[in-house]
Amino acid sequence: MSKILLVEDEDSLREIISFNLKNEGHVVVGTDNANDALIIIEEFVPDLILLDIMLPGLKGTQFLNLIRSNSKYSDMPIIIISAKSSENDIVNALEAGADDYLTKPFSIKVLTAKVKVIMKRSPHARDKKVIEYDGLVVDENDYRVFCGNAEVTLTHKEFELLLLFLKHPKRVFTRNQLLSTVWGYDSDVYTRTVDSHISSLRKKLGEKGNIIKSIPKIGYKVE
Amino acid sequence: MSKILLVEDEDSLREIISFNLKNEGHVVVGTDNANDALIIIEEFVPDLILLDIMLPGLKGTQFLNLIRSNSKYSDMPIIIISAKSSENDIVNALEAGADDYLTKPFSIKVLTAKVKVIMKRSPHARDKKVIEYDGLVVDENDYRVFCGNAEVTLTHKEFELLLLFLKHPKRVFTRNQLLSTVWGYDSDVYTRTVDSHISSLRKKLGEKGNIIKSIPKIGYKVE
DNA sequence: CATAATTTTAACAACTTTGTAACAAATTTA
DNA sequence: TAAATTTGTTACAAAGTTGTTAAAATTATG
Repeated sequence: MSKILLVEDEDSLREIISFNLKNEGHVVVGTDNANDALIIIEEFVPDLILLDIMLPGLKGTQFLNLIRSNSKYSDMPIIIISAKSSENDIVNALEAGADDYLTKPFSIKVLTAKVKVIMKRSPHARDKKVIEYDGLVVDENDYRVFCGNAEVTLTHKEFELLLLFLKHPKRVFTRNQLLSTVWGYDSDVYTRTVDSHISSLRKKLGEKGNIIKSIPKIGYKVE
Repeated sequence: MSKILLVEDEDSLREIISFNLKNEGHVVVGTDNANDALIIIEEFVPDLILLDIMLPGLKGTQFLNLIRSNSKYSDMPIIIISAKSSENDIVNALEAGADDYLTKPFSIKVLTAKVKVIMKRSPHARDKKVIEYDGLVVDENDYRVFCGNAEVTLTHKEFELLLLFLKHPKRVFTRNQLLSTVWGYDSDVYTRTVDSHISSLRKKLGEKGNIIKSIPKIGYKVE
């Protein structure tokens, strides 16, 4: 399970790849241009980039060079996907720092197998605990939360609450269940403290805040 | 420059590949069968294996499995070369532990480029003892640290801490993880000692000091 | 073995998070 | 519809965490 950034301008292909990688258990963020990709990298910090080399605007090769020349990202694995299949194109991409090169049309199964191989070798590969739900990404390793592409800073209690909800989407928790799980079974905290934290959590999540539903007389759930 | 074992039964192809890889500065040992390959591995200990999957006698797939199941060689990079180009063949080889798959006839230039890519990622290649992150250079060989162009003098504990952080950028360490890694698993030092060292480390790193982030209630990370 | 350097602890300051309470808004109940 | 109850929100004091410094303890070094 890895965080993958997919840069592909063809909408339908992006959807197909994204769908299949998500099926494999990866968290995928897609974009149709390299400029946005640069911004997303900063925030989302993917484990692997899938890059269409022929993009409108900032070209894939330029993007590749930018990434490789930035020491922060210099060893982020990159797989090129491209319609160009000449020896020169492949060799150039590999020499520019790509890790692999797939020519369109390619088999999705081969792609997912290659993603696995690369992740196995990557230093980023250590076991990830990343949960994704409706555009919300909670990275349990780094204690980071992403809402869309933007990172959201949560306090510890807010983080624990959100994590619990996203680990059990749709499940209804009573305030006391939340208290005993997040605060500890012997906490002697006023039940309405939960409401207060839910409120600030909703606020920080912005629009996405309303996936936290209150169940009158019972408690809360995320849906 | 790497040590490469080439397992290919077709003499002329073996000669061509061998010639070209040697030209690139690699040391190449070739054989036409998998049984000999197993013996050569013990003696020669290659950095990379190029394996024709269709061999007389012991089959390439069996060979692949043998290598992968031997913990001593389990992460030795293997590139498959094969005349079979079906999706299934490729996926099976990759899932069996191959690092890449080239279908015959392939371009020698692409092969040499792929060899470079794989060697770059291999643990041998990564083994250089100089780590660089965001303008910070830590030279593990002579215990020196450079921040920008200026050398910074760190104490041993500070050095070990920084090294650990830079070896795992973005990873969050709890105070106890830091203690058990840097101080030793049986150290009985007060957890807040870590904070004290982090503080002086930050100070010595000047501006760059704030790449060390505190994760409230958890610990620290470098980002 | 004395001196210097490093490491640990402790104390306090600065800062952040948390819990509560009070009130507003919404919902339910009678 | 009015009263009662429940939930949402906010401000703020209390509690807790982290940052920093200096002195004490320990370890290395000439």
